Amino acid sequence: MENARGVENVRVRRTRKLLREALIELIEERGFDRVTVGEICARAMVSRAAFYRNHRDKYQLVETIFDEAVAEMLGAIGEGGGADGTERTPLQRWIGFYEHIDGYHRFYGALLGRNGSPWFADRMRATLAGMVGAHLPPPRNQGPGPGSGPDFVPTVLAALSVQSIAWWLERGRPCPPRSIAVRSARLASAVLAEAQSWDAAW
Amino acid sequence: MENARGVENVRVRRTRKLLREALIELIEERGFDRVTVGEICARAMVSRAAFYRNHRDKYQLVETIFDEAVAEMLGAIGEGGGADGTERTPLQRWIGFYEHIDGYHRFYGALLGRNGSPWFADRMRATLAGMVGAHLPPPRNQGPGPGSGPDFVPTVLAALSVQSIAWWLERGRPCPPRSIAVRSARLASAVLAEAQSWDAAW
Amino acid sequence: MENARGVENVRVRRTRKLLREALIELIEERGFDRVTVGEICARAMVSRAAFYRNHRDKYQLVETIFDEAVAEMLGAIGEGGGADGTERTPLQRWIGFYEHIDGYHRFYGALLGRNGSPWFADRMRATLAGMVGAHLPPPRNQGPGPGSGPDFVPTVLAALSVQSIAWWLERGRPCPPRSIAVRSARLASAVLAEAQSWDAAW
Amino acid sequence: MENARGVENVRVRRTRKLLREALIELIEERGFDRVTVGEICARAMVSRAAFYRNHRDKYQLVETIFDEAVAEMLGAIGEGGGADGTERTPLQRWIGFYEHIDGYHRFYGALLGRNGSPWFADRMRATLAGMVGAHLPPPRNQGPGPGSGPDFVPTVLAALSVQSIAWWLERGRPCPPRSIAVRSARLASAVLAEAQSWDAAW
DNA sequence: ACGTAAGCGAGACGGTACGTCGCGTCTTACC
DNA sequence: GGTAAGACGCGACGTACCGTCTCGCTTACGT
Repeated sequence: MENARGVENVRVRRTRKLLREALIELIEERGFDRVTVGEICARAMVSRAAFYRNHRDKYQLVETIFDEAVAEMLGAIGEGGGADGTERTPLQRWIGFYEHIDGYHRFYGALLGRNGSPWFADRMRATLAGMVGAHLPPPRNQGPGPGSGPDFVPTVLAALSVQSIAWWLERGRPCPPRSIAVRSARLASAVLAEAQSWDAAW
Repeated sequence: MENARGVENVRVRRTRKLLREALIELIEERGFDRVTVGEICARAMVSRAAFYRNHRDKYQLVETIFDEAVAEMLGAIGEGGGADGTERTPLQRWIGFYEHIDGYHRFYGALLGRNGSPWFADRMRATLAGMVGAHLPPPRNQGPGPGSGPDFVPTVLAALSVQSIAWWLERGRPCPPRSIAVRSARLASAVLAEAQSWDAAW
Repeated sequence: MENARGVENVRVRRTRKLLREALIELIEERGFDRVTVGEICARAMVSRAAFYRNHRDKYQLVETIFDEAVAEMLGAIGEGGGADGTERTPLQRWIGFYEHIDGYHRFYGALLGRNGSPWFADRMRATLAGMVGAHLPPPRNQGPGPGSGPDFVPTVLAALSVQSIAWWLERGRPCPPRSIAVRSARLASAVLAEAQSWDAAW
Repeated sequence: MENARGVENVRVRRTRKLLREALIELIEERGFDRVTVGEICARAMVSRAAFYRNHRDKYQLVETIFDEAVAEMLGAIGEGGGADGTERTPLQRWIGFYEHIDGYHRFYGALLGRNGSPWFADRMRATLAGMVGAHLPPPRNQGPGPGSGPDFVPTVLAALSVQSIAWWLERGRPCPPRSIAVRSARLASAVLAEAQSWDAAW
């Protein structure tokens, strides 16, 4: 699969590329759940054996694509700061995030849209919750009490974000990414503010 | 299927009851996706043929249970007002809703929890969005403009609610339904207020 | 099923009659093997339960019809002699037999024809072999030797007869029963004569 | 299914062989009609899917075996003449035919015997009638008249032969194939002579 | 003539077998 | 020596009939 210099074989890369594209096309046409491995291979003009050589199953293929996309996005957003050394504001992050979605809109649209897979939405929610949680100040009331637990808010925020994205993509991106990013960020802020008022109160 | 008096046969009711219970048990144990029709029947001590006589497949069985539960809840919440004729406040509705979830916590927990089916969460989100949308004042900006469309907010609110419920059930209902209901209602209000400020501004 | 006088209920008789007719119609249309009990009942406008109250299965229904027809034929042919006390000649028997077939031609045609049931042909062959055997002089060589056994000739003759009948019915009875009867009788005689010449020789 | 050189895969051949043998064993034990595809596979230690990959159903499997056996026999009998260029006599053909039956006696015995399938007997009858008809001089009376039609005699002869074979196999081949072949040939000749005397007379 | 037991229609039930589909693995003939 | 073609084992699917079983209804019989 890799040669001595860590560079993957040309054919392997071609196979993977074909499979990815075939998968996305098919999801757009018939929905993730109704796509079979056989169909993907037929579309990609690749043998089934080749598919299984490269991926465990269609879920793992999707995850691979997703993970790489996320990694690329995190690099672009610049987790540790902007290129000029200044921290990015949360809103900048939101916008960067939606621009990433925009760039991969066929992929996300296929998987989150009407024909998408709730399973992937779940996966994405979990990823986002992790990212949101890492950027949140730890809630003050960690004790028992009536607190909602430390992960309630991130979880809910992730759901809110994913749903916003799904809504946006399902309607063919009716406004620029910047626009929907602002909207989402505001809703998220509202939720966050409300939640932090509890911490203060209790 | 029904008698002249509209009363279903005893055997039919027994079969359906056994199948429902078996399904819920199995989802709790192994997750919806990993449950097969054959297992449901074995657990319910009912033949596979009997299953297919009563339900198209396991999805339709779940939907049936869900639809009946929702109908029951709507009756209980009293869509049109309380028994004393007074309108119920939104908060009362939220609480009624969470009490319903509490009553069916095994069912919802099984389907929304870690072992649940994202497919069902999707279904539930759609149902909630419909209910939320019906109770929302129509947004003022129907024109083209940069508006988010009339269903953006209900969709997002539904996602927020479902995620709250999932979170609550997954952790074994760490607080009384009333408590989580209040919390969810506040988050929802915050979102709503923010969204309506857009209408005012734009 | 029967009352004190051994007379069956009117409804029972009606049910049976309807079922018989429905069965024959259906065999003609689609062949015995492809007819289901449910279809018979639908055609007869009789409930499945009623069918099973009267017959074990479709095979037993056919056998009943056949057995009654055979009994009637045997009575008509007059196994013990003609009405005038004189023995019937074998040829007269053959003719009587084919006239019986002619009378029930829809039934036999349906069951022996292209759409018929090989199973029934088998049954009929066995019945005929028994009848033929009873009228045959016992072969002389019963000892071991190279003899063909006492039932070889009856078996073969029965097969020959059944096939003649099947041929005749399948082509819509292209000649009067008397005519085909003579032909069959001659072939049978030829076979018989040849077989008896063995007995003489060995 | 086939290679470029028309050679089937080893596994395919193994699977088919196992299935054939399992089928014949099971027919001998329990009769064709009472054998299920599942049992055949269990006995052959082959998956049900593999069965259906190779054969439409159990009927088609039997037909395949039969057709190949017949083809082999026709090759062996030498339809066009003996190896030395001389025409084979009809009796030689009969003997060759019964020797073929003898060679496959397990197969034919299972399918024609008491536990056999009348359906197969029918199939065999049809095949034989075709072969007999091809070797028969066309009857002289083709006109309307009371003629029996050109296929009456072949049909009847085929029935006679099949029944002879069935009788012979059912009793465990009580005499050598040559012996029963002679007997059958004589009966057939008698029938043929009688039938041709009609042509002469009419 | 009329009450009643029987036969009836409707249809669910447990079962068995079917033929299909898709998975992920494994083999083989070719290039 | 690696790859595509494709068979294989496995397991679930949804369907079709089977023969059995309630369950009310209704109807012909026999007193």
